[in-house]
Amino acid sequence: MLSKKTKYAIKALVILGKNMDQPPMQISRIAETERIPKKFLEQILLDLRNAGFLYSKKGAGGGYSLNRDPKEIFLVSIMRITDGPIAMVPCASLNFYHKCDECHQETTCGIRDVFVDVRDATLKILSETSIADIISREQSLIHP
Amino acid sequence: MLSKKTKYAIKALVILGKNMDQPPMQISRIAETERIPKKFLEQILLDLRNAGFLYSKKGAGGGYSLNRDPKEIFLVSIMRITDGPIAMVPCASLNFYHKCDECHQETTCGIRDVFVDVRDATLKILSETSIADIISREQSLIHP
DNA sequence: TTAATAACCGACTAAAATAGTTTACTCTAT
DNA sequence: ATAGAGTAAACTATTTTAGTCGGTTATTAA
Repeated sequence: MLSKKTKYAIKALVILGKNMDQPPMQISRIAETERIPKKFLEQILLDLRNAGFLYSKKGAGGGYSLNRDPKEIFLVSIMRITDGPIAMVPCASLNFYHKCDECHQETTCGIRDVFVDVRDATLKILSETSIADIISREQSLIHP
Repeated sequence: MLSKKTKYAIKALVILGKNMDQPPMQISRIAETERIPKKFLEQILLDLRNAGFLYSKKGAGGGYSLNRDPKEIFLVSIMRITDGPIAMVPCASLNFYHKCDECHQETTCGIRDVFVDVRDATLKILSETSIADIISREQSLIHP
């Protein structure tokens, strides 16, 4: 399951993606708009900022804005920051690999073999879908 | 992430799939072979039995065996018993649908839209892969 | 230069999910 | 009868998730 953290992250990035040419937006405003607990959102935005996705400015008139083109922010990158691995088993993870506790013979494990395929299928979609795509999908759903 | 429960379930079914023409195998034997805590495995096998995948027999000489062809037991069915939904968001689940807490406009949600695609890609693999496939994949990995 | 605004940061807490364990019971073969 | 083996519910411990709390630092405007 996708964590709330990840959902909140995507929602915040979508809002900021729609705010590209305006002055930075405050955490409190994003939190109100999407009904996200403010202090929790602070943590999340900070993680995204430290990962280089967001620009932030302190003080009056400060806030957050995207640090790059929404077309270049892909779901896979966000999820790796907020949830960690994409694969459903650690031994099939590209960026967060580690051995499964239970596993004795990793190289000949049929479960791993299948879940490498699942990972690849998931990864294909998540690494092709950007914040800009989410925004345009929502437009298409509103005006079919 | 795949739960240990699901991994144990698959491993147990694989063992029983290799034991098709022999007398039923005891929980304790499966537990020892795969180093699964016995009492935990009991719960899991019971769930699989109640779902119709296993035949069980009590008393001396009793144990478990598969109730159907390993070619007809698919990962998707096992996972739905042990872990529940396949989709990463409840609103995209076919068998365990419910609304996301956070979501206000489900029909126009871009996140849902993407994760329906992810679900379909995952589902395709998991509903095509059987216990027999896992066994033959392991054979191929051992003898390339 | 002080007050207000808003992000930054670390530590703490509550609730839920996961991974078991305990205890007792039921059925079956010998 | 009794020993072997599955059935069942309830309980417990650990880990993860989803927050909260209290304060600090940087920036702007009065």
